[in-house]
Amino acid sequence: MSPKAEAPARPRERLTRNRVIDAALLIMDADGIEAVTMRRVAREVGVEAMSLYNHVTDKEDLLDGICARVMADFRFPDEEGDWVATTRHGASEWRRVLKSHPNVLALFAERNKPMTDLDALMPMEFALRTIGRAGIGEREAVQVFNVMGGYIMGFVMMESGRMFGGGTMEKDTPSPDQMAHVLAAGQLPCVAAALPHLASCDPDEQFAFGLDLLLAGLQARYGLPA
Amino acid sequence: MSPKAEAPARPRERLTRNRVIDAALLIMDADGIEAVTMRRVAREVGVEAMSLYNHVTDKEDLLDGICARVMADFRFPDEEGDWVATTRHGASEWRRVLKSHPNVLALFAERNKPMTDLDALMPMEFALRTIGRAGIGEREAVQVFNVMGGYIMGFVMMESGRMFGGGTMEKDTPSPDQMAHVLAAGQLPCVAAALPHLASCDPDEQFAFGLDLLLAGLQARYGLPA
DNA sequence: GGTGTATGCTTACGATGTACGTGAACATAG
DNA sequence: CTATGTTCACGTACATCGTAAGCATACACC
Repeated sequence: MSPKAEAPARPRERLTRNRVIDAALLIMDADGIEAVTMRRVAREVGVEAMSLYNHVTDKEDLLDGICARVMADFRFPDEEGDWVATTRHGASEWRRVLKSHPNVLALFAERNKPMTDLDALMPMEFALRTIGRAGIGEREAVQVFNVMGGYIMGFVMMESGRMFGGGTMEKDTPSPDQMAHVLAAGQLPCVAAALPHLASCDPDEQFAFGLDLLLAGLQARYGLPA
Repeated sequence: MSPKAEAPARPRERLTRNRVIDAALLIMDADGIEAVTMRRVAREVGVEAMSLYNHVTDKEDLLDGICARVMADFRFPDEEGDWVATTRHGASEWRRVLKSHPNVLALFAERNKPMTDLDALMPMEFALRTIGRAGIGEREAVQVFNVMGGYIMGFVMMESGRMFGGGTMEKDTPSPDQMAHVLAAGQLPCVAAALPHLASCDPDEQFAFGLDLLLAGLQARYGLPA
């Protein structure tokens, strides 16, 4: 029974950068971005805080790892059909990835450096390739990429952040603080009229609506798909 | 010379919620979001940290105040012309506001509650009113609002955050770390081809490009302006 | 004058990121 | 086999963060 006699083989399995980042992502999804603490992550992987620094240089590095990790979740649609269909699938997939880790958008927003990880850039490669299949030149392809990417990220930000009411307007929270008071003052009639629709509109439908607007515009400008 | 004998009248002018928030916004614009510290804000307004709590309940409240303050910077365009022109001006103005405080987007992203301040909601009121002028019904107006708002916020996020390279590709930083290495590996040919355009494209032009796509789609769907 | 209400200051506490030093497990050379 | 160098986890320590609590000061109104 002496703990030294029989070597416990590998009492705890070796820590890994991936294990650290996975734990951090799990914490962020569950308890928000401010819950991602070196001590908390360490506890989650069964280790002391300082041990994490053997696998990440910084907390900054850890957060970068989370970003790359999320981008790696992107599942590439097949590229069989026309570019419009592929674009639609790619856009939906990007939205799915962002929505499945709702707090990662804040990370993206506060991180002012571009991604360098291969996994993180492959969705961009996919997008540019698909846009190129529409017969759009390299320079315009960049424009289209920024426009579509911006639309997707912004839309998810609005739908998950609920900056302008709507998400929090469940019936158990009929008047979030001063909002109702401001509305009752008679100003903001359009906002007041829009509130019930904010709560009831189907996000999927809205997303497709705007996406179709952009795609229709592109098709009109660059010709119909083959 | 006794400091008590001659009352210095008003040696420091009274602190105000607005003064606190203004200072915080200034710090955030200058040194980033993580530099906004209670102690730092206090020092900037010439006061000790705890004195701020007479004017804001939390740091949370302070950040909310920054958000509202930024929204209040919105300068409403005149609503003389047709709704398309008004929409274009409103969108550009919103982008201007967001770009003039580049770090506020991260604040918006990590704040999961809707705005309740009257000043913060007036741009939304303006947008909904303008959309309504196009003859779009209340329900669809909400969709259009979300689509346009998402596009604007997402576009600014991509152009100021530079998530996908481009901004940081100035000539003094030709290869940000591993990026060049990854590209040289031969994968990501489309990204490699796009990089020079990322750096050279005019953001204003790109923004108008996507905005026109959306507006053209709306006009096609809802009829031409009066 | 006295008195109450704002408002600012000081001290203090727990949590955070991380610099630094120690020690155990393992690989390889002699 | 021992000796030695590398890797990795641990523990301690410190500056800085948000903020709770108590005290001090100044002004409004009687």
